[in-house]
Amino acid sequence: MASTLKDVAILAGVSLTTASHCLNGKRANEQTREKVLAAAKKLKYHTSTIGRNLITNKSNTIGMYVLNSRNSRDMTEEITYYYGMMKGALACIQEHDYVFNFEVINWEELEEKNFIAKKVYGRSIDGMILVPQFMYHYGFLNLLEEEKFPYVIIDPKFGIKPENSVSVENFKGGYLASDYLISLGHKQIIFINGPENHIDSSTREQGFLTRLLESSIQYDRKQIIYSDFTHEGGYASVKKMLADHSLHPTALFCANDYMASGAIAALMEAGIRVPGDISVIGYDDTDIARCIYPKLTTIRIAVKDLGFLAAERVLNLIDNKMGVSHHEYSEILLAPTLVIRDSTRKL
Amino acid sequence: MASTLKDVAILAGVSLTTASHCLNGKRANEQTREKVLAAAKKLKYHTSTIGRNLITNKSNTIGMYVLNSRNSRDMTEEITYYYGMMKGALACIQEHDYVFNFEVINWEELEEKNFIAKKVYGRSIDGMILVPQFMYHYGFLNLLEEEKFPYVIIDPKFGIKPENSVSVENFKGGYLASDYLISLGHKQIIFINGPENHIDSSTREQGFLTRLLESSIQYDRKQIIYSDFTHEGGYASVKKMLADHSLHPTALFCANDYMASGAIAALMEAGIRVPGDISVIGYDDTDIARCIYPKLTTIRIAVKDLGFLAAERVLNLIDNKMGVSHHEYSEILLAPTLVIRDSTRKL
DNA sequence: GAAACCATATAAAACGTTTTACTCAATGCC
DNA sequence: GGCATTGAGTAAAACGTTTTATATGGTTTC
Repeated sequence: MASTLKDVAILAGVSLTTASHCLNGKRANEQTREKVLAAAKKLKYHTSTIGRNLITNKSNTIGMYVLNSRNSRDMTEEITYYYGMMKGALACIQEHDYVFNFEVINWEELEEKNFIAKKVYGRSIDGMILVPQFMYHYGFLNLLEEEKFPYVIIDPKFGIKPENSVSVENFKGGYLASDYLISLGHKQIIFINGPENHIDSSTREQGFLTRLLESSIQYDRKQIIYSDFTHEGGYASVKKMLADHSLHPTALFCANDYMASGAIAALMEAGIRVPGDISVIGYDDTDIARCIYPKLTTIRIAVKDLGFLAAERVLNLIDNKMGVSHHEYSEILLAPTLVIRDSTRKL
Repeated sequence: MASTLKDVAILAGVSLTTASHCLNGKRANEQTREKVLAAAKKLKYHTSTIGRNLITNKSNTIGMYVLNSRNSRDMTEEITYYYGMMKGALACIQEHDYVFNFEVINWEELEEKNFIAKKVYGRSIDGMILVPQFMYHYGFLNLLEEEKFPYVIIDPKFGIKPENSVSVENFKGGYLASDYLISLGHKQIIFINGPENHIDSSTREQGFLTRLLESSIQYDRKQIIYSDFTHEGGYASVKKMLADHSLHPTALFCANDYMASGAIAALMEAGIRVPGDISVIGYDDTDIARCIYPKLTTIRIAVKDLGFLAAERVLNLIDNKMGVSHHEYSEILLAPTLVIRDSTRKL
C-alpha cells in the first residue's frame, strides 16, 4: 500500500500542512524540513497525482489525438509522419513535467463516443493537440471555443484562429518542388498527388501549379494523378501514366515519399532509369527517402519541430488561461525545405 | 466552468447519491433516472475522472514506455517498430475504455528522475508496458515486484516471470532466415547483426547459427558483422565486407530491414545485382521492405499483435489484482514468419 | 395489526492533496 | 515597554466523486 502525506506527517511528528509545505519547498524550518524529507524517504512517499489534481484542478496532462477515418484502411503510411510529430510533442511536454496522453481515433468514434467532450469535461487533460488527416467537418471546434479549452490543431485551414494553428506551408512545399524541377530544365512534369479531400493535397497542388504558371508552362489537368499516399498507389499511378502514350514526362513529383518509392519501382520494372530517363522528387523526407535506391530528392518537413511547437503553443495557452503569464501569439507556419539527393538530374 | 455532480443533483432536485446512482446505472426509480439524465444533458455534465479516480483508487490508465539510451543517437529506425507496437496496445486499451499514457524515456533519466517510482507511487497509472531496447540492468523490476504492480515487459530475457513477459521468438526468426537461405542452396552467408548488447541481436544470432550447424555448414565468426540497425550501418558493413577478399558470400542476412536497405544500396553501387549475384534477407517487415527495389524478403514480426497482447496481459494482471476475475497465465511468445519477396533466389 | 420486507432516497464519510485563515512566539523598531 | 512584523506551525475547508450506513414510506406476510 502506497503511503500518504498523512503517514509522512505522523512519522515526522508534524501536521499535514507542514509536511506538504516542506515537500513543496514552501516556508519551513530547516530542521523540520529534514525530518519530513527523511520520513518521506523512509516511507517511499510520492505525491499522489490524483489527490493533487483534484485540489489544483489541473491534470498536468496534454493530449495528442491523431484523427483517422474508419473508412480509410489502416495506413502504415501514416507511421513515420505521426510518430515523429509525437516525439517532438513528447519532448516538449516532458521538459515541462507534463504527462502525455496519445491516442489515434476515428472521426466516426469521435462523435459516437463523445470523445472530445469527455476529454474536456472529464478534466483529464489540460490541453490538446489535434492532428486531422482529412478535411471533415470540425464540429468539435465549437465546443473547444465555447469552453475556452486550450487546443492546437495541426492544420492551416482557413477559419482556425492563428493562436490555435500550427502547420506547414504546404503551398511552399509544392512550389519548391516544381521550382527545383524547372530549374533543372524540366517542363513535362507529372504530379502524383494524394486523395483530393486530403488536408495537405490541395495546397501542395496550388503551390506546384503556381510555379508552373510563373514560367508560363502549359499544364493539363490530366497531368495530375490522384492517388492515396501509399507505395502501391504510386506504383499504380505510374503504370497508368505509362499506359497513356500522350504523356512524355521527364520528371515526376510525388506528394509523399511512399508514392515516390512505388513510382520508382514501377519505372525500374519498365526499364526506365531514375534519374537517367525520368527524375523523381518526393515529399516529407521520411526514412523511405534515405533507404531507397537511388536516394530520393524530397521536400523535408520538420515533423518533430511541428510537434514540439504545437506542444509549446498548447502549454502557452494553458499558462495564459491560468493567468500564470502572458504570451502573445502569431500563427506558426513551418517552411519546408528542399533536400537534394540522387533521384533528380539536369535535363 | 464545467458542471459537477452536485449541480446535476440540484437541478434534478435529488441528492448527490441518487444522481450518482442514476448515472451509473445502479438502483433507481425510472422517473428519477430520467430527471437526472435530463439535468445532466442540460448541464453538459461529464464525470470528472479525477474525482472518480480519487475515490475508486484507480486511474483507468495504462502506461507504455519505450526505453531509450541517451548515448544511442536518436534513431529514426525505432519508429516503425514501436509505432506499430503502440498502435496495437492502444487498440486493446481503447477497447477496454482505458486511457493511454505513452512515453519514450532514456535509461539514464529513468533513474535520475525516479521515473518508475513516480508512476507507481503517484498512482497515475494502473499498469505499465515496458519496451526496453538494450540489455541494461533491470533494477526497477524489484520495485514493481515488491509493490505487486501490474506490468509487462516486452523482452524474453531469462528471469522475468512468464506472466510478465510478452515477446518474440527471436531465436526462431534467425533460424527461419538461415533455413530459407540454406533451402535455396546458399552456404556462404554473411550475417549483418545489430549491436552486440542489443536485446534482440544475440538470440537472432543463436537461431541463425543453430540452423547452420544442423547442416554442418562451416561458419567463421568473421562472417558476422556487428552494426547498428541503421541504413548507413548496413551500407558501411557491406563496404567492409566487399573490402575483405577472403569472403565470397552468395547471401546476406541482415538483422533488420533498414540495414538490408543500406546493404542493397552498397551492392547496387558496386554493380552487384540483387538477387542475381547476392540474395538479401531482412528482418521485421517494416514499410522499408515493401518500398525498396527489389522488394525485400524478410522475417515478419507481428508488432501490432505484440502490443495488443501486452496490453491485454496488463489488463488481466490488473483484473486479478483487483479480484475482479481470475486469469491463468503462460508466457506469450510470438512466432515470426517468413515473407518471401524479390530479394532472394535459388542458387 | 404487528412484523418483516422491499424499493427508493439520502446524509455523511471517505479518498489524498493544497490552500486559506488562524495561532503563537520570537524578533525588530521607536 | 508597547507595537508591529516575521517565522513557523496548524486546523479546517475544499476539490468531485463513490460508497456505506441509515431513513422513509409502502407493501406483503402471518
